[in-house]
Amino acid sequence: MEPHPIDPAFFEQPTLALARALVGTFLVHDAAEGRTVGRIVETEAYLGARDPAAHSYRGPTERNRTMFGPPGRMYVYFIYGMHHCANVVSAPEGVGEAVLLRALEPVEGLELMIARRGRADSRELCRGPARLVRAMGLGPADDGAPLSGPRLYLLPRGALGAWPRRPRVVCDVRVGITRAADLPLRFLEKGNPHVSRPASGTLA
DNA sequence: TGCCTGATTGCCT
DNA sequence: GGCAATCAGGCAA
Repeated sequence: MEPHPIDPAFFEQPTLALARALVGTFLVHDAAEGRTVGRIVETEAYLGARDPAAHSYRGPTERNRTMFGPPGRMYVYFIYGMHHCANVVSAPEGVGEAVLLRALEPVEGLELMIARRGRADSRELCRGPARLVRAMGLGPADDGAPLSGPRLYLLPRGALGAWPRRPRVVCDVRVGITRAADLPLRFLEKGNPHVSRPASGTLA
């Protein structure tokens, strides 16, 4: 039988709680070319006006307006002149907070992911925020898309039986930023080989 | 208007 | 481990 998508109220919890709760859930994308599913194993919280590293730190702009919209939507942005990264928007409308998806464990549609990425190593398929966007067939057109839609949605922890309903989630510093780089806002599944970088070990 | 930097990746040494 | 690719947003002039 078909697993049920996550309840939309899931996205209404505070950003830090959401960043942790997203680890172990499944991202599903039914594209024209086929279906891909990835289990979220690494996230980062971006705390808006409280967080100098967040795109929304200085208020709404054309680029970041999705971050200030209602929670549960996808915020996709363009970076380094060539890459796109995907976030789950959190916090009420008007508050610019979001959770960056940093790594997935490939679950379904591996062949399609390999074709999109041009690489066959399953460990590398979704290891990194820009890589997972490509593997899942996402892009700028998905900016603002609800994550409870018919073709793009999440399945809750435990929806697919092969993975634990209560994953061991640890906390660490964020990756690739220069401002507020010491804040423990990265969440990852302990010991999972698909994360972009293992935990430093000094935080729990 | 011009310069610099960035929530990255992949290729080269 | 180092660095180029490649461009839009942000800030200085």
